[in-house]
Amino acid sequence: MSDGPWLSKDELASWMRLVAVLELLPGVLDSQLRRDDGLMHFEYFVLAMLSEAPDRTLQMRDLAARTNATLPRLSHVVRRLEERGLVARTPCPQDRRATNASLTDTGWAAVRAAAPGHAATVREYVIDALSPEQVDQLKGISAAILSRLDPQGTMAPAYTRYDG
Amino acid sequence: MSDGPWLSKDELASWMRLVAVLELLPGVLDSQLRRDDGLMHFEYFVLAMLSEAPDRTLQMRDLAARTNATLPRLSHVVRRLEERGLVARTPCPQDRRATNASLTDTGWAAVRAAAPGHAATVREYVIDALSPEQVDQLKGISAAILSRLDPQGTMAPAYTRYDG
DNA sequence: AGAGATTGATTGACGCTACAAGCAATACGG
DNA sequence: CCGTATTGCTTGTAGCGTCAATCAATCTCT
Repeated sequence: MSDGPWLSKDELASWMRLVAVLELLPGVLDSQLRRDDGLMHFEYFVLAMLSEAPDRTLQMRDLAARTNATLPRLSHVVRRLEERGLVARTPCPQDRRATNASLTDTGWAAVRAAAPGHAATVREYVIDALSPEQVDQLKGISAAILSRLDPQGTMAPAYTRYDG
Repeated sequence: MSDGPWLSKDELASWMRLVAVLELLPGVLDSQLRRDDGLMHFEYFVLAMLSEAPDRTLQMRDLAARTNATLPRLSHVVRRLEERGLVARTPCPQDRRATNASLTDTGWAAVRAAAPGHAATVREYVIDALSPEQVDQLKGISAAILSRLDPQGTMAPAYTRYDG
C-alpha cells in the first residue's frame, strides 16, 4: 500500500490530521505570546536561541540556520528586536563582514518572563494531550521527518539541545 | 514529571523536534506547489476542500471553518482565485447575506493536476520517513492534539473525511 | 411590525516574509 | 599581487495575513 505517489486511506487519515495541526498550532502559540508578552513565536524562538548560546551571542548566519530563517528575514527581525532594546548587534571581530547578535539584559529578562506562559501553553495543547508513550513516539516521528526535512542537520543545534 | 508549567527534559526533546517540523514542513509544501503548480499550500487546501464538497461548492463561512481561515483572509484568497478563474462566487439563494464559492472546471483541473506532485512530496518528506506503526501513531497523536486545538471540531470536516 | 442585536462577507490599512538587488569584506586563481 | 568570485549582511519592493471598520441581510423580542 505504498506504491506510487498516492496515499492510502490510512496514510491520508494520518496526514490530514497533521495538516490540521500545522494550521492550528502556530496560531495558538503566536496568540498566547503576542497577548501575554508582545512577541511573535518566531521572535521568541530567536531570543531563546540566543539565550542558550555562549555569551548569549550568535553570528547572524548561525542564528539564521538555527531558526530556519533566511538572512533577509532575520535581518528585519533582529533590527526590530534591536529597536525594542532586546538584542544588540555588534561587528564580528574575526570577520568584518559578519555581525554578531547578542541578547541584552532586557532581552534576557523578556525571555525569562515569557518562558513559563509559553511552556504552559505547550503543555496545555500538546504535552498534556498525550500519554507519556505518545510523547516518546512523537520524538521518534519528528526525528524521522526531520531526517528528510533537514538532512544536513542545519537546525539540529535547536532541537538536539535537550537530548539525554 | 508533569507538574507545573515547565517541561521535563524528555518533553522538551520531543517538543523542540516538533517545533522544527513546524518551521520546516510548511516551507517545503509551499515550495513544491508554488514551483510546480503556481499555488500556495493554503490555496491548494482551499481548492481541495471545495473539490470534495457537494457540487464542489461551499458557503464562505463553511469554507473558512474547514480551512481555519478568518473570513477576511478567505475573502482575499477567494478573490484572487476568482481572478485566476479557479473559483466562482455566487450569492447564496437561501441566505442573501451569504456567498457560495464554487470550483470552476479550470479549478477542478488545477487541483487534479497538482494532486500527484503534492502527494509525492508528502510521501517523500513524511510518510516514507515513517514506519507503518509510526504512521498509525501519528494519527493518534495528531488526533489527541486536535482534541485540544479544535475541541469544537471546526476543522473536523477536513480531517475526518478519510477515516475508515 | 419595528428597533436593536447578530450574522455573513467585504474592504482598506498596516505589519511581516520572500525575493532580488546591492554593498562591503574575504578567499581564490593566475 | 590583481582581478574575480564568494561570503555575510542589509535594503527595497511586492505579496499575503491580520485587524478594525463597514455594510447588508437576518433574527429576536416586544
